[in-house]
Amino acid sequence: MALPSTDTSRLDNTLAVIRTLRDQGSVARIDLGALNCISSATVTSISAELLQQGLIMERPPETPRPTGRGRPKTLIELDPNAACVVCIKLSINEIQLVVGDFSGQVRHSEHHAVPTLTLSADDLEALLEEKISTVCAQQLKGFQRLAGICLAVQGVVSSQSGTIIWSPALSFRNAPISTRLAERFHCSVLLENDANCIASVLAAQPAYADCPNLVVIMLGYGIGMSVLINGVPFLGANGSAAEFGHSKYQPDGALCACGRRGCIEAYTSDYALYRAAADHLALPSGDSAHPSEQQMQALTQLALKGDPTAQRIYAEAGRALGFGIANVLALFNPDLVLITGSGVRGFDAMQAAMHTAIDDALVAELMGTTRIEHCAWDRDMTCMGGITMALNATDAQTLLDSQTAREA
Amino acid sequence: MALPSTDTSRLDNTLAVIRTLRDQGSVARIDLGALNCISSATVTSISAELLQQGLIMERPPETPRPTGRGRPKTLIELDPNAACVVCIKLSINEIQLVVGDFSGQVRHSEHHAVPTLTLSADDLEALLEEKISTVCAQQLKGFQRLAGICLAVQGVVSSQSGTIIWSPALSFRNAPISTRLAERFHCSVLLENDANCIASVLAAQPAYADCPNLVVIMLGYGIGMSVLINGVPFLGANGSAAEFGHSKYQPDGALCACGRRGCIEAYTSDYALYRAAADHLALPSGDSAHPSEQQMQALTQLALKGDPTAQRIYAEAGRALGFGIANVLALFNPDLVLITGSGVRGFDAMQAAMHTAIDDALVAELMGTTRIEHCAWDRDMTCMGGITMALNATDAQTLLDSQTAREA
DNA sequence: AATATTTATTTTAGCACCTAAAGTAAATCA
DNA sequence: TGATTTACTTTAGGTGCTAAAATAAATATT
Repeated sequence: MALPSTDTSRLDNTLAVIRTLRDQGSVARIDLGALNCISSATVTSISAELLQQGLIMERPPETPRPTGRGRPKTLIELDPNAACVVCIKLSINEIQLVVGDFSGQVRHSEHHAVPTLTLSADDLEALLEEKISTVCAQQLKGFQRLAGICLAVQGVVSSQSGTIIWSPALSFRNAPISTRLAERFHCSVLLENDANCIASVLAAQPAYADCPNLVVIMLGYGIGMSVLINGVPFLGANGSAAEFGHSKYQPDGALCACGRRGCIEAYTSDYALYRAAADHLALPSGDSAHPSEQQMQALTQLALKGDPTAQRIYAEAGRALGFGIANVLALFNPDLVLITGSGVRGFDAMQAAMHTAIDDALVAELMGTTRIEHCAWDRDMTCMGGITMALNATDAQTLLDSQTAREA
Repeated sequence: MALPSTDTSRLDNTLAVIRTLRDQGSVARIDLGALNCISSATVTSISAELLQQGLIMERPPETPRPTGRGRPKTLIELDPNAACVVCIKLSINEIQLVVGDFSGQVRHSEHHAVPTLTLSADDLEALLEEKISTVCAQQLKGFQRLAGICLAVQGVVSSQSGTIIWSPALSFRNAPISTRLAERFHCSVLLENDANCIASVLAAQPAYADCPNLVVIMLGYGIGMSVLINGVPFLGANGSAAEFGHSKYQPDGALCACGRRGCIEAYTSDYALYRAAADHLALPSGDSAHPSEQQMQALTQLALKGDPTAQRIYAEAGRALGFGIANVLALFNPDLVLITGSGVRGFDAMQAAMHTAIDDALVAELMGTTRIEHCAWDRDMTCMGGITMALNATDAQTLLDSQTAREA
């Protein structure tokens, strides 16, 4: 009921052209037509408008001419300076700011140590305003406008209402944050779960192009997950879907940071591994409730070098992870489960137990054809995903703005 | 990439009109416009075509005139005889055949006892062909054509490839069934999981209209589930999503019919309850691995009347169900979880333990605003859903057929 | 009873957008 | 130099929508 009826084909086609250009760099009109199933006549018309609006440019022909007969292709590409977006990743005691241009390239990146757990909602608000203002003042010189901001947050967020519902990096809850930033910077503000940003980046990689239903599990201080269904992040009713870390391994099992018992996170996260190990093993001193990368690497090394206690701890973590993944397979039946995050450093020590657990839990029919893989972790991936998501979210508005700007 | 561009607005709008008429019965042109966000001029044009094609009729004005000034509305409605569909529900040792008309009304229903577990794939094929032929010969008199067939099967099916991957009612696996039926009856064949059919019916009820993300759990001999995301059944990569019954409660727990241990089904299904009770309680004799409705009612009565052993068994079942639901909440975050199926007969004996388990498992933030409810069970619901789904799936084809028929 | 008012449907006029086909441009090949 | 090939642009025509005007069919008012 209540389907829209206004013909949106021109807008759809224009957005498809912009997205193809962002994906592929420079593309000829005829290929844009083929890739998006529109006639080249329409591409001519769309690209003429976009040129007018200053959103795309014709690329000067290559000096070493491309081989082949016939009139050479005229490649068009996005004007990187047409707009820019900022992505802020909020993690425990650190924020990262990244500036991306209209073509999706990262132009600038900076990290700041911030005691996030001691901030109030207003403090956070003020801090973000200040950091964004500063980075804009320094970096936005050539850009026509700031099109959007993406806030990538660990934890439960409601993109729809722009509210941080709960984050392990913050000690407050239910903070509406998007609206005020949007008013302050006159642009749209996208609030995203960090795992969704990473999943979007991974899904765009050619290696995973054949996996429209993709589950990404992020191991680290906590355990995150993102579920892509037909390539789009699945959010649930109020944004707290895909809370894999707090799905159950053992009723009445180990204590989790959430306050309940038996969550996967209480076995497989950094803090759980370190907690289980700290009493039995000689490990670097430090805050054992928030182990540092160095502390975790020391523990991982023990397991990989054959220490039986460390191996037992990682095997139990792998078993918990495996049973958790079995539930994900039974409930989501994805094409691929991809395990990443800083915690993959210890994946080799968990892998065998994980696979045993999955096989113990599920018959072949329910495993289906799902592949289970892991991939190396890159701390910049979150913001790269955030940049792309922010651009995709703002393209329609950018288009509208540059139309009215030309008319005036 | 590769988005379609051909303008499908006329088809979309026509289908929206047909679906509104099926939902609401008789509707005036002006209301069809309002409900589907199209102008009444367009509705006039669409309804003129449909009238031509014999798919709709104008309803003669009511004898007691509707109140109010102005020109009275001319109601239009689907011609019930324009087409019909058949839905076959396949359960353990029983099949049900239902004939539905173009307006979605059930015209005929019949049940047959069939030893499903002894059938080969070819036997099943032959049986279905015979039953469908017979029912068509008897029931299809006034109908213009058989538009489609829906096969509602318990277990894992791939709608896309039309293959029954695995069903507790059958002893064979991986049987492609849709294609041969489609060739035999010259119509499209929809293969669906039975829980999806039921969920579609429930989702259409006004009481659940505000729950686009709906999880339906079916308790019975086995345990089924359907997940509706924005009102459409979620299927996963190859149709085996939403296998809630085989998600885990206890690693290394009770033995399940699937051959693995610790599945929810191994605690909460009819066979699991009866198995746990048979050794300790005086219950009607019979096949205790496939308890009858009468056997189950006897057991349920014991629990509801206060027998401590029966109560303990139902409490453990409720606890397993609760932990399973907790995982569903963490992973899907639906608006509503609706528990139904023949097994709701014992729900009162499970309910308290179930809620305790959910509260033990999840903090409030992850519970979110999800409601958990149960509803009475109606064995005809599956086929009603199948009829609706088959009609929705075939409307576009029906439209095309009656267009070419008129032209010739 | 005649006229005004209200509401529903149909007709008309015009717009937005697409495509196929024809026309033009810019290269290589012979 | 002209034929061929390929890319892009222009033209002509179609689909399908909407707003507004026209028409239809009822009730309300005087």
